[in-house]
Amino acid sequence: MSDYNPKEIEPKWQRIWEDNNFYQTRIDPGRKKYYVLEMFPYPSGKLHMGHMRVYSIGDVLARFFRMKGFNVLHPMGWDAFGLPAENAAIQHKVHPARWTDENIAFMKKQQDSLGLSYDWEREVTTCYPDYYKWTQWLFLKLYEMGLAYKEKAAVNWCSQCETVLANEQVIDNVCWRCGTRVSPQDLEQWFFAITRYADRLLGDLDILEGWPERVKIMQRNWIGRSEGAQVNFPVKDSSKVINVFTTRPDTLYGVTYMVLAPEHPYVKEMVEGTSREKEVLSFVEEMRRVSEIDRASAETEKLGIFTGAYCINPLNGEEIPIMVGNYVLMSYGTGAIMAVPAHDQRDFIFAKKYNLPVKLVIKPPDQDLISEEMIEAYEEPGIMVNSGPFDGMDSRECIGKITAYLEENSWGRQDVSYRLRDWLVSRQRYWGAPIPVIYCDSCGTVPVPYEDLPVHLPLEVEFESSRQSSLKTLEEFKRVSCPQCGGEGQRETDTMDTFVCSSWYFLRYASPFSEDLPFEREEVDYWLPVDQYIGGIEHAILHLMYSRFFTKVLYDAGLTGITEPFSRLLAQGMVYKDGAKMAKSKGNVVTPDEIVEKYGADTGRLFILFAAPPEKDLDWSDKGVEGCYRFLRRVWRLVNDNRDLLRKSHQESIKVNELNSLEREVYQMINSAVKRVSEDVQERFNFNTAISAIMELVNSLYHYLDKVEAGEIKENLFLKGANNLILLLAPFSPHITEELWSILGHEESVHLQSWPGYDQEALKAADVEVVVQINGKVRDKVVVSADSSKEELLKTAKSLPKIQSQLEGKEIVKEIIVPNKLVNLVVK
RNA sequence: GCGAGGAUGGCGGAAUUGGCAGACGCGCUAGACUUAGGAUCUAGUGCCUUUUGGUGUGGGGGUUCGAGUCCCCCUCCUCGCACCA
Repeated sequence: MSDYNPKEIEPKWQRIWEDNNFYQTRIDPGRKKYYVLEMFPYPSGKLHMGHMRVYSIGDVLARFFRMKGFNVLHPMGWDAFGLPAENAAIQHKVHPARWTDENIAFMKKQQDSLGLSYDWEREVTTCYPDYYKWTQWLFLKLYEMGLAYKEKAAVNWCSQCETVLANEQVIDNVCWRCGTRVSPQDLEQWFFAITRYADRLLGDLDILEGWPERVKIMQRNWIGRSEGAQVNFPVKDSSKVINVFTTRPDTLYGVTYMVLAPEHPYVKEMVEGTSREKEVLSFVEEMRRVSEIDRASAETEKLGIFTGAYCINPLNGEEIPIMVGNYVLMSYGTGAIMAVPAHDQRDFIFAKKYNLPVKLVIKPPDQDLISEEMIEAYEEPGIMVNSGPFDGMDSRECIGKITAYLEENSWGRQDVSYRLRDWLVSRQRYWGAPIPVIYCDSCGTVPVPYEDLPVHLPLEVEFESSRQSSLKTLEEFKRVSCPQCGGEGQRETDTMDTFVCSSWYFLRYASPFSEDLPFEREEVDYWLPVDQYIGGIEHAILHLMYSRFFTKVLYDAGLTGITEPFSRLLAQGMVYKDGAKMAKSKGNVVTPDEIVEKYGADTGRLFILFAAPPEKDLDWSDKGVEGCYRFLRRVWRLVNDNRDLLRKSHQESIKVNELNSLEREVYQMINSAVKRVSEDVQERFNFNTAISAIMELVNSLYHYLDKVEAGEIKENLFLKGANNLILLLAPFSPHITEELWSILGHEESVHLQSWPGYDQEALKAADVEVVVQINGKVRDKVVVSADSSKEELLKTAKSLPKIQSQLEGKEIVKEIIVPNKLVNLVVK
């Protein structure tokens, strides 16, 4: 008999699958569809274990649901624009396009060596004109809908990457990609108006039942919706009115000063020509040098300065000083706040520092507070004091009452504010999809007409001297005639954030050949939404929120009928080794290539799926891999060493009542394995326990062969066991199962077989072991026939010698009998 | 500080409805086969104890005939958020 040799059989079957277009997918309205998708990779060069893990999970689902009779869409592609390609160009003098293409070719080969069942016909590559044409088309669509706009704003600049970044792409004040600290710059940039979708992005999280709670919470936090009121404070001796947003209208009588953000336009106007002008403006300049994200940090010391101006509290007519402070941000709310030091800790700290008054307007229900003696703000609800007509009322009630009071007097109105900012999408980089816009001296900003797309990214560019985008200096790219007046125009030289490209690729997979539109409505209607999306938690906000936004925009544009792209989301855990994330610097890297080379893809996949549930972090263990290899060899021998026997037997129909107890045990195991694997894969995604059930089946079959007399083997039973074993293992380890299936004489691929069913009756054992407890402690066990009555059980239990001796001299006060499980006697 | 998740043998992890804690795998121990084995097979393996038995799911309390599972308090770990008015 030949040994298990994955190096030989794996490439063999991969070729056969490919030659026969095995995984090609077509719309079939007669069948239920299942769209399983793994986040497409950036073609960085080589696959790592994180990739192997996410693809293994996706491939199990794809293969499982295919066998279950679903029409499965399982595509793959490349998130191919991005900075690393450009950096490689500068460092190694290789064109980003070539670098990217070579990486794709290499990684695709690696993916194929893992036996992944992709429909490669649908492959998308975001840096190819036939894809980015449609990214540009979608940009124009957003522009047309008023959702894309250009604006000067203080934005995050990464000096290392030489480009601006969206807020989501700045983590703890540093660039998410290179770790450089970002700095603020006032630049004119393109934005997508994602804030207009804030409420829908927030509200629809509730219908995403298949999403992990933590991802939804992260998105909720990011959107940061707060309810409150806008209040107008007239400036004394001026026609100006300062508008503030507050979530605590109940504290309005406690306002003792106002704070404007340094960028607030009133600051300059109010101090102009006054004695305080110089001092205030130099303070403002100083504050603006610090990035907004730095300023927004709780650790930053609160700094401020008095403008010299006052405004009037509309509720009680009090005059209150107007300050400028670093802790107020222009981009949130109205860029101005009312300060209530008695009831807001930030205001309290600031007030103490600058000797501003503290005025108590809410007192705790059970004690009195004195403003002058407070050492921190009282932020809890309580009883209103010093608040005119509202005195004595519950502060919680007054939130609504005072808001209504404001509205009655036109002093303000109810309002909602978000933490979410618009998505900054322009990048000062070369390797991205050009923004399809032309600037014309007479017509202004003119979108490139749809029929002129794509705006080709020129490939003939230099990467020698600077890291600056080569588009900026490329005259033949920049110079263009205006599509409206025909006069001289200039192309936009910024490209789009790569997250724009990845915000709609899952739609293109459904309709990859569409030539008139980014995708055909009919095809998208059939395939979408994605039934199961799988990827890393690092995209909890970034990619996943952008994609949700795009999906809603496209719905509004009438291009799709779905409002959410991903019905279910699996955030897979990371791969660790020796307690640390795999990293070159730590020297603990194991690559998919090594594993395939040494053990084969089937072993690697099996280990990755067996070692931990998919959403948990996985500890790499070389010994564990060995164990899986050992298991597959065990499977191999089980089938191969008995191939003659198995091939001889042509039918597996089994008469259950003719089985002896040893055979019945095997039969029960065969059926329970099918049940457990089916449920673990389909309902719980617990591949680790599914695999352990398969291992138990193998152990049971070996046990049977060991116990049964030679020549007494019940052939149809053993055949059923072997067949089911191969079928159950097929989604996990597709090559070995294909080989064994063919060894058993089957002509059609194992991956085209139906998923096995099970005999519900067979799950019940003829005999069950019942535990006998006294006072909840196990004292004995007894085997009885299944479904024995309570009376019989009790009688049997009491008759056991061990139990009888324990019962001696005791009185039974209670008898608990759980059929097929236990008897518990409570004694005194 | 707020929010979410978690803590089970030497290790990775099971226990789906409150009903035998530790499935499955790794490791380890003993044995078989063998020139040899880091191949394979068999048996064992939570801890303490001499069998008997006792004890055991981060710690403390509670509910229950019965708790890893439910309730209360505490400790620690991981992740996310945190000057957002």
